[in-house]
Amino acid sequence: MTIETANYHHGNLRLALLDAAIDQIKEHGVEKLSMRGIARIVGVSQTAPYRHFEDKNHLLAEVATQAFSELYDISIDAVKPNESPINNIHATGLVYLQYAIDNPEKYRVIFGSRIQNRQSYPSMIEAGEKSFQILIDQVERGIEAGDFIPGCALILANTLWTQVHGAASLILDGFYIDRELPMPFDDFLKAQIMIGSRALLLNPPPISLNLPKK
Amino acid sequence: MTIETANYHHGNLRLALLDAAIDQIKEHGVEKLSMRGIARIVGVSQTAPYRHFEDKNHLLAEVATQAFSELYDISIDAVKPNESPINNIHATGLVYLQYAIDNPEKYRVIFGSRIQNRQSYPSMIEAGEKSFQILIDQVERGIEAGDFIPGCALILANTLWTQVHGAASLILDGFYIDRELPMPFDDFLKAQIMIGSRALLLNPPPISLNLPKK
DNA sequence: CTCCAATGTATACACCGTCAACACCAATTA
DNA sequence: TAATTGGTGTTGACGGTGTATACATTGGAG
Repeated sequence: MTIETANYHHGNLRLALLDAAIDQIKEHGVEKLSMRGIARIVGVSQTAPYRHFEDKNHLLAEVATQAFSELYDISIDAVKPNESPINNIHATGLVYLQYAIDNPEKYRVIFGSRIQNRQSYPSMIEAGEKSFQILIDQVERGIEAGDFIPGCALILANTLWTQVHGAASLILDGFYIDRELPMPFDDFLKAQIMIGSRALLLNPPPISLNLPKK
Repeated sequence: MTIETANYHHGNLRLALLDAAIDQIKEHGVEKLSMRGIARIVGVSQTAPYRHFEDKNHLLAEVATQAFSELYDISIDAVKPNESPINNIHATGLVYLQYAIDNPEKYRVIFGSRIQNRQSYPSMIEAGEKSFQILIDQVERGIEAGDFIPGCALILANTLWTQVHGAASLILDGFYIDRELPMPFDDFLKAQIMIGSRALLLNPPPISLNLPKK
């Protein structure tokens, strides 16, 4: 975002700290991230980070903003203008889940309760809204085409979001680690998205889950 | 669970600590819970809690187990044997969301990433599975009655769980605080549950969301 | 060239989780 | 009954944390 070129004493300590923070989060999780730790890694004094981030919360908000924007990038890539809304919704759902699975710790920064006072980071909120808007757009297309329940795209888009976010959370929190699934994990993800998105359809096609004994 | 009557030096310090912990969590959130803090409240030395809980994680797991069991109690109360599966599902969904809204910090203990190594607390896992089983039972009834998609109750029940858990998470994390909703919040919750559960129905009734201008 | 504001440092405070060594005491055993 | 034992609580310590405050440095604007 704000790319400030080589600076005073260190040469963009701000960016270096952010990178170190993301590194630590990826490697050891948000819980283990410490201001002193990233200062140590970058090789500055323990209070130097406070010249660039008001406090730990502000730093995390910045990380979250960045992650939101990654989520936006992969979501927008999954949407094809000539594809049907429901197919686009399936595709975004899948890449969204895959992002969460591939970047569990970043996803936790975004949605976990580590960050307090969300509403005081408008650029973070905005980055999130941008992703949500992708869903709304596709839902509106589906409504206009007469495929989806008419009336309120925001409510429907929200249903989709809660589904996919709920799935991501439960996966990351390990709720499927020991549970026996009746199909390979990837198929399970697809099935969840297929079934969940049926909720929007005015006349969903009859489907059945007759599973081969794994 | 293990009610050990008046004891040695303190007289059931274990329970007192657990109560203090839940109190603190309710009041100030999981993030602010500290072992030393609850020891101070109960009036014992800072290391006394370690005679009863191996570490903070074990204490939190115990709190989570308790919360899971509360969640079970209210869910089972919402299910009426003579009611249709879909209505029972609506009812459990609503009380589940209400529990999360009324006990945000406890809900966060259950599902947040504060607790590590979930799989090493089998009684906690079991308490969670018990609640999930309520959903599975209702879904099975719906499948048998020919109302729901046939094939695999576990997958369908899971869809419901992710929906309702996703909604709870987003609500607790404040994602609806500033967003303009097209209806009162309670109606919004009901609508989410109504729409989401349509996903299970073989032939969902046509509905429309023609909203009065709030 | 001087000075200022931005940047980095040293020090300190008040917390935290948890370990090790010790003190107490109710209940079992000799 | 007396000795012992194991569960319980305390003291003190170690190494960690976030962050406030006061000070030092320095690059670039005047």
